[in-house]
Amino acid sequence: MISQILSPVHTSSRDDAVLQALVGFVTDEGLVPGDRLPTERVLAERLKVSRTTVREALTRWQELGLVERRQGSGTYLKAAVTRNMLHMPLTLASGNDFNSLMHTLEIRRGLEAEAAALSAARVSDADIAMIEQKLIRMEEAFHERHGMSADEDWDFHLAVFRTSGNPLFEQIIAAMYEMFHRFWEHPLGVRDFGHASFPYHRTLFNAIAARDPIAARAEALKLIATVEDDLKRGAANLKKQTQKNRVHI
Amino acid sequence: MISQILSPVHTSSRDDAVLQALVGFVTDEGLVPGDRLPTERVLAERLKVSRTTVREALTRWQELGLVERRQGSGTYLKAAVTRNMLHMPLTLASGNDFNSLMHTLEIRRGLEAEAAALSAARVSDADIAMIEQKLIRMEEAFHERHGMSADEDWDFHLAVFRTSGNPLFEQIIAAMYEMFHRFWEHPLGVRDFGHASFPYHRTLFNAIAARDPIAARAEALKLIATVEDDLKRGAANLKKQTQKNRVHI
DNA sequence: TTTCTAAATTGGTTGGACCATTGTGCCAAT
DNA sequence: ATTGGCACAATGGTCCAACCAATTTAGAAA
Repeated sequence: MISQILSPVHTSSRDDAVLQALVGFVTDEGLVPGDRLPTERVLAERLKVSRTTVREALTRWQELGLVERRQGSGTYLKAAVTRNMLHMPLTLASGNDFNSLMHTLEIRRGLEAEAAALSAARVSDADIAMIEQKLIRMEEAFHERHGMSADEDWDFHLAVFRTSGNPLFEQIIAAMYEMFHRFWEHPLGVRDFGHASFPYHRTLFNAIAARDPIAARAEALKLIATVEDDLKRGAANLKKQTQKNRVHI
Repeated sequence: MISQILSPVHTSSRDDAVLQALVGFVTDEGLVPGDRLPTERVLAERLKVSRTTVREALTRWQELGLVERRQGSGTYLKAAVTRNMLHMPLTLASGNDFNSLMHTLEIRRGLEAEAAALSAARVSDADIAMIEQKLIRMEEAFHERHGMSADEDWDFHLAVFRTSGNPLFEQIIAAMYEMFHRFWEHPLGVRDFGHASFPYHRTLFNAIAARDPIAARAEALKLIATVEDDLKRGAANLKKQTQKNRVHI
């Protein structure tokens, strides 16, 4: 079961070395998410370090969501593990207040504009057809439901990111998007949130289809600006309500 | 020194409870980034848990970048800690090839431009003085060593990000920066990497000090452009060397 | 006052023990 | 033969008591 791959660690920062050895083990053994890792006690023995050190290393992986521990059962791989992984822990103060949501939008403004410009510079004809298909589905959903549909909207944006040729955009913006939407059924009480952004989806597509990076960046910025306006409107509403209810405090 | 705020934990998942108690301690005590936390041994005694459990909890905070441990010295707060923090650790697969480094620069281009613009719109007079101090130290290091000094350079950029009013910039760009520097002693064999970016640090500062967001964005873009040029130059060098050495393969 | 050195402090690691939860397989009852 | 329950083994979680290694501090020496 345990091959000879696990060799004693030697260098500094024991638990770093343990993680490095674990990466080697996981990749060489071809483990995939869901598979079980060796026991803590086994790892400790194989790596010639104490169980405490192994536990510290696994705790770090657990915090990064790479691994899940179940008492009495074992430790299970939760995500793909490769060498040269880059860890980027994002911490936001209290995800649902106005400032935090605004912060995610500021990140999106910088990244979506850049992604749109890169996409316009790099799309293939097939990419353009694919993006237009997503756009049409979004527009259909909009007219059926008389409002923005989060899923179709996200599919469209995702298509743009993926044609940017840089996978980092998708992963980072996806995290921002999730933070933003985790708390938005009706974020800050604003109904038909994102309604104003609708027309800019087509203008953005047109700029990309025309392979015009400058125009694409401009349209992406306009789109984000409408979302920011919605958010500010929501914050104003919230403030008004708070003032109205102040007597209860 | 240690007030009565730390009370014994009781409920399930000990280290979760420890972290919760620590949040209370940090907020009640008004600790800010840079401040030192109580000793592990003290925390263990106050919280009525073993030092092992305290260490496991601190390890998790460390992995999230909230805390930094220095052997022989202590554990220091590295970021603002509040109740209701939202953590979203991202792990990205990355390589040390030309494309991966270029990808990090594309992210930095979008974010550094945005951060510079926001900083120019929001800096206080004290912030400006602080940034200028970092700039001067960087320039001194440059002239002493006849080349860019990574640490002082990073300090300057960090100061800009922190005055943007959005902590996410620092968190994301720090990850990009780490990935970029993980492989760059002399990245791709290019000596005096970043040399060309030197003058744009002062022009960027001037734009921020003038509170001119548009100019700040432009200068930040110029700065990144020089780094991209260096990287492309390095890739060309590498290709040439590979061709020259092809006979050995 | 400055500089060097020894001791105290603090995080890092170890080994061993025990607890709590889960999984497994045997055995008995049906 | 099937099912249900139970005892036991395996595994992660916690604790303790040391000792190691890096750092800081305080005091001695110059």
